Amino acid sequence: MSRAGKSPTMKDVAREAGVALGTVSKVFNGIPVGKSYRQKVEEAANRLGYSVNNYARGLRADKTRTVALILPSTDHMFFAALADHICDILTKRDYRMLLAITRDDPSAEARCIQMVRQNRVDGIIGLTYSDDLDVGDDLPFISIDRFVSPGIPCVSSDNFSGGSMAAEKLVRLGCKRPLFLRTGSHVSGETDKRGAGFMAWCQMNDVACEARRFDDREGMEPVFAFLDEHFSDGRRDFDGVFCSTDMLAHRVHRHLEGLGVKVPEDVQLIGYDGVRCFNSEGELFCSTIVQPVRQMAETAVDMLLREDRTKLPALICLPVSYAAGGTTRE
Amino acid sequence: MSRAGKSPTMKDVAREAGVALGTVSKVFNGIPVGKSYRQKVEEAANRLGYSVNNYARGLRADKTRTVALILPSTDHMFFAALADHICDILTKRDYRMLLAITRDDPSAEARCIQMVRQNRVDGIIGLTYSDDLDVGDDLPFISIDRFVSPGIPCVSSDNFSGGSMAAEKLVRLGCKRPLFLRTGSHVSGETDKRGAGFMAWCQMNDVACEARRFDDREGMEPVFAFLDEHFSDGRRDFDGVFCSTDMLAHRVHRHLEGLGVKVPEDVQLIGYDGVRCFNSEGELFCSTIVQPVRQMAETAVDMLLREDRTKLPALICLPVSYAAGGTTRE
DNA sequence: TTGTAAGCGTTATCAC
DNA sequence: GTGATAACGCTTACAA
Repeated sequence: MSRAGKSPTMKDVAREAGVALGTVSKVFNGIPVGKSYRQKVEEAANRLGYSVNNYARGLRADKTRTVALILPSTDHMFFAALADHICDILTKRDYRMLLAITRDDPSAEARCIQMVRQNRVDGIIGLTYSDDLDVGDDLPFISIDRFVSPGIPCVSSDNFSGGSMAAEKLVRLGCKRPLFLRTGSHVSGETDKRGAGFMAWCQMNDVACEARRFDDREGMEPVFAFLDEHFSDGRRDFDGVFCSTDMLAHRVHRHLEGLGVKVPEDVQLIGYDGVRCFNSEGELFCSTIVQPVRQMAETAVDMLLREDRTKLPALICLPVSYAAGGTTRE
Repeated sequence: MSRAGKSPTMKDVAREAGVALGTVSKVFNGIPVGKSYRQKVEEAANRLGYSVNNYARGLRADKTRTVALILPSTDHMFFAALADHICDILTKRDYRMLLAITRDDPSAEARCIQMVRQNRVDGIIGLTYSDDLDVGDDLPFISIDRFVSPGIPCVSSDNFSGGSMAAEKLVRLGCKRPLFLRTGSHVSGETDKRGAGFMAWCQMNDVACEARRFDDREGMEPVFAFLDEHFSDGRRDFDGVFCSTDMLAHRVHRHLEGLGVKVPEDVQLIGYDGVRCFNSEGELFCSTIVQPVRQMAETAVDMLLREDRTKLPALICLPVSYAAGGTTRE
C-alpha cells in the first residue's frame, strides 16, 4: 500500500498487480502486453484509483499534449465561440487547452507567452495585438486574424470577400449611397480587409461610397457624432451602412433609431461576424457576414498539430456567408 | 552551449553563468542569493532564453499552480463571462487555467475529471450536471450552481432571493396575475430555487400565481404551446412573467410579440442572469435579476485556493440585484 | 552563501 | 515477458 495522502504511482500499481513496473507503463501506453497481464494491471489500477501523472510523462517525453489559446477575452460572443470550438476540437484529439486572457494588453500578451512557454505547451493559438510579439521559433504558433511575422501562419475568415459581399448585397438591395464604418484596434490586422473589400467592390462597380474609420480608444462618441451629422433633422446622407462588426452595427442601429431613422426602410445595415444572441443557436443581431467559426477553429488546430510543419501557408482565408438578420430589405 | 533544438535547462544556465545549479534554482525561486550571482544568472538566462520547466517543477513539488475549469460550454454569455473572470483572477494569483467543456454530457464530465486529474491540477471549479459525479476527496473542488455532495462547497447567486425579488418587483409594478416559467436541466440544482423564491414571495403576500416548468430536452415547443394557449385571441391570462433565465425571457418576449402581445404594456417580463449583448458592457436583453458574476468567480477561486480547507461552508449564495431592461414598466 | 546529490513518476533500454 | 537502471529538469536538504 502506498503512503496515504499521495496519489498512487505506477510502482504502486505494479506491486498491487504483482507485475513489473515496465509492464504497467506499457499497458498505459497501448503497447502490446499479455492479456492476463493487461487485465491484472487494469484491475489493480482501478482498485488504487491510479491515473497517469502527465507531469512526469511530459518531463520525460518533452510533449505535453497541451495547447494554449491566447485571447483578448472570452467576454464576447465571437471569442467565446472560438474558445468553445477550439477546446472541443482539441479535446477530441486528446489534447488539453490552457486558456490565457490578455485584455488587449501587449504586456499581458508577452506575459502569457512566457507563462505558457514555462508550461511547455506543444503549441499556441493566439489572437493577439502586439506589434512586436516575440513567440520564438521553436514553439508552433498559429495566429488568428492577424499577421504576426513571416513563418507564422494566420487563419482568418475571408475578410476581403466578406467586405465585397456586403457591398454587393447592399447595392443589390437598392442602396445608392453606401458607407463603410469601422471602429477597432489601431493595430492593423486581417480584419482591416473588410473595409478594403467593400471599397474595392464599390469602385469596380462605379458606386460612390464613403468610409470612416474610428479608433476604438476613443469610444463611441465620435461615431455617434458622425451619425448625428449625417442623419439628424431628416438628413439621410447614406442609405446603407456596412459596419466592421456586428457589435458596431448594433450600436449604430440603436443610435439611428434614436435619431428617428428607420432601419431597414431608410437605411440598411450589414455587420460582420455572425454573432448571435446568448449562444450560436440564438438569433442574429443584424444582417451580417458570417464568419465560419467552427472551420476557423478546425483549421487553426489542424495547422498547429500537423506533423509536417514545413511549408505551411502564410495565410488561410476561410469562406464567409451572408445571413439576413432584419436590418436589410430582403 | 546546450544541444540545439532543445530548450535550455538550469544546468545550461549554470554553466553559462559559471555558478552552481542550486544557485540558479534559488534565483528563480526568489530565495536570497548574492547580488553578483543573481545578476550573472539573470543575464545568462536571458542570453539563453531560459524559462523554468513547470513540468519538472510540478513533478518535484506535486503542485502545478494550475486549476481546471469545467463548464458545459463557453458558448453562452453567462458561462463565457464566468470563464473570463475566473481566468483573470487565477492569472492574477499566478495560476494557469485549464478549460474543459462537457456539453452537459455526464460521460464527458467524468472524462474531464479524469483528464484534469491526470494533469495534476491543484483544484477544480466545475459547473456540472452529473447526478453521481465522482471527484474524489483528494482534489479540491468547488461547484458552481449545483450541490454535488457534502464536503463540496457550492457557490451560486442567491437564487431564492432573486426569485422573491422578481415577484416583488412584478407585483410592485402592478402585476396581478404573475407566472413563473422555467426550462432547464432535469437535474436539480441551486437554480431551482429561483422558482421557489418567486412562489414563496407570492404566497407570503397573498398573490395568486402559477408556475410552469419545462424540461429542456423537449425544446421550446411546449413553452410556445403554453403561451399560445394563454395569450392567443386577445387572451391575457397573465400580466407578468418571471423566466428562469434571460434567454428564456427573450424567447418568450419574441413569441409574445408574434402573438400581438405588447411587452411591457400587456405583460411585463423579468429574466435571470443579467446577460448582456456582445459583452458585459452591452445592453440587457430584458429586465432581469443580475448574477454577480465577478464576485462568484472571486469566491470560487478564493475558496478553492484557501490555505485552510477545513470547515468550508457548504453553500455560498451571493447577492443579486435587479436591473431594468425594457420589459418592465418602470 | 555555494556546491552536491537524492529523488519526484515516467519512459526507454538493456540483458535476462 | 521481467527486473534493473538511466535519463528528463527541477527542488531541497545537507555538506562544504
